[in-house]
Amino acid sequence: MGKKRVTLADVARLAGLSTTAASMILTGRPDTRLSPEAHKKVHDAAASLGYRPNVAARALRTDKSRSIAFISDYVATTRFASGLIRGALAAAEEAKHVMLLLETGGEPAREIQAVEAALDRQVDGLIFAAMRAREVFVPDMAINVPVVMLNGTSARFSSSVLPDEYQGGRTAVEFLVRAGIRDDIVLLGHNAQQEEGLFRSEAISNRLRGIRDAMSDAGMAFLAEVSCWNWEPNFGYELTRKVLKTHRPRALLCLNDRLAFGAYQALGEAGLRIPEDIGLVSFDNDEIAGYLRPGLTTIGLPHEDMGHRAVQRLLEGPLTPGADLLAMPAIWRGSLPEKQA
Amino acid sequence: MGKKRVTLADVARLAGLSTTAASMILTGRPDTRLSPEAHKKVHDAAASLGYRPNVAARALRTDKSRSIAFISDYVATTRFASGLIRGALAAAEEAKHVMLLLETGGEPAREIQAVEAALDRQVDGLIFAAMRAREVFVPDMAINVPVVMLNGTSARFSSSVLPDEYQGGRTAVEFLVRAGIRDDIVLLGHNAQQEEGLFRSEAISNRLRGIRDAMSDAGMAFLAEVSCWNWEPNFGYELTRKVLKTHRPRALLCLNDRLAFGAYQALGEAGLRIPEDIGLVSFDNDEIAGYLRPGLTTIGLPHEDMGHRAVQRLLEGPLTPGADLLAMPAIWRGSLPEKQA
DNA sequence: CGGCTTTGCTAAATCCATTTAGCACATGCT
DNA sequence: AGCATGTGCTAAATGGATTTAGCAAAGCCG
Repeated sequence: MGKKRVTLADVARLAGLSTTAASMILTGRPDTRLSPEAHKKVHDAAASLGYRPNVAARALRTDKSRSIAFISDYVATTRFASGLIRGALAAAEEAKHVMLLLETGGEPAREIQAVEAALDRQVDGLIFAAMRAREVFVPDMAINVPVVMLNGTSARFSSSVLPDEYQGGRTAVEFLVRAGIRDDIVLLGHNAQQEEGLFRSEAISNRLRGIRDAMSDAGMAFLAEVSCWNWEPNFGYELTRKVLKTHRPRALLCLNDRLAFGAYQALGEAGLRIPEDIGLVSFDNDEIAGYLRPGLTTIGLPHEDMGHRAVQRLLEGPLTPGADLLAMPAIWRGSLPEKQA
Repeated sequence: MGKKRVTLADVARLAGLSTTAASMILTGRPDTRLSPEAHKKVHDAAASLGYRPNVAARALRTDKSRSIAFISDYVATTRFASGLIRGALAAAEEAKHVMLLLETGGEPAREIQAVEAALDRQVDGLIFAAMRAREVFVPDMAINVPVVMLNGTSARFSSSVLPDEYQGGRTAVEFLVRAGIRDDIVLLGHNAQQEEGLFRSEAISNRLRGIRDAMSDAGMAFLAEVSCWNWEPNFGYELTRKVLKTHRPRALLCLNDRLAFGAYQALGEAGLRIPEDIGLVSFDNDEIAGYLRPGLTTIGLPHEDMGHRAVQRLLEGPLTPGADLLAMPAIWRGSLPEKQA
């Protein structure tokens, strides 16, 4: 089976024309003066031979490879990562591009390697995605292709795609109001006293700003705010137990679903019913949110949209600067009461 | 900033040698007769110019692009997918390759497109990964690069990497024995009567074979077997409630963690304590398994190992046929009692 | 010293598609 | 008829590496 690939020269030969003609016709040049018969002959020849252009050869000449690189600090962690990747992949496919995936672990050395590997392959653009960090992590190299930041920002590259955390924060509060809960709400995961000090990230600070603005707009205030440094279920569990010792909240506003999951466990042990005795709203729309009983009402992250949008921006004409804020989908499930006061 | 890329010719010029010499030296040819001084001059020149070879040009000549394609039916679904991807990515990076990621949704048309897109870019190998299906889904095209099947099998390409489900099944039973539970075990998720009819997949049938073999080896038998067509938490919940109406099991052997999660919810409502009143073992080591209280003892899938191994096989010398069965990691958490009889 | 080998290096071909420059012929105009 | 213009197409250069074939000088031998 030593049959080589079909080249443009083969097509041209079969069509009885030059490779120039074949190339112009197949790439669909507009201004060409080649006859309709020539077009037909070339297309027929290409079809009958099953011709596929060699992308490497084309890239060599045109400096366009119809491929982009998705450079991420982490790939495996959450559904968030795969959502971004999937959205990006879909947009790339729509634009007939392929996507290189590269993971850096947030390590500068690997970041540099990743960028070099991508640039060596003549990619047409770079997506820098952040799962954990938010700021400054683009290696300081000569990058002469468009770059879009995804779920992160950079001083050097201002084009970015981010979730609209501020609006998301507001929505969470609006959900509480819609459920008729205006008092005795505990904020789980953050503490105003510490807000100045350890900042989680700009994203979370926007989320909190949205929450606080919506609260004060509605004339509401938290019953309490409790904080922990790690937003995992067992922290949510412990925090909730601690809260229940001194307070009797009507609702918990959790800063992510894993905290809320821990809260469910503690509330279940305490014999409190959701949502009759206590309501919950949360953020992220993790997989578990749908698994809980009752389902967890949560403000999700628009993973796929974000990935999709980032690639779209990268590939659609000239790159516009500035951030693109994508709406966070609000998912109403059973953890907030339907109406009532 | 119109500075072009540094080419090999630039390096050769600076070194005062021919591109031939520069190429041979930089690619580290063994049999060359070039002098040590020439080596030094070329390396110095390359370093000082920051030379990076143009992969497209090299690929054109050598038909090797130092890149592989990871073609998957689904990317976003589970942690399983991202684990495979991550492992593959790591192995690719170790071998100084980059990885194209392509998603097909299991649709033949997209599969063909994906393979073509990959082949057009001169990839050095293909990974076909399956998240849902197990069999036959490789488009029938002329593929003249190595192919490794990941988490799936194909009649055309026998090289595959799979979890050792049989041994995993045995381990689950051994865990029950180790916990001192030999009787009153309910199998959740499958039913012997239906085994012939609706087959989940070869993977699951192997898992079940391992379970049944280990049971009969130990002279044990199930108290009951209950089945459902969808392994999601709410089915585990309903199934468990139904079981509890008629049986009082000492342990639940769940065929995946999401079923087990639903079982936790039903057991909690029934006031049964885990593991004192009832123990659980399960499969997959989903994210939730670690979040549950107590933690869920489960036989995990070796995601990252599998991805890693697949790429290793793809890139290490000639491709050997046959399946590579990878051990499923057994994770002992609190859902089985520590000893006791 | 002439012929053979070895050493150290290079010219040129090659991979495949794109693109520039331009040829040969036909047509139109005066 | 003579010249400009238009039409339909192609030869050759180009991009950046690898690789084949082989040249010139030096060393060795008898």
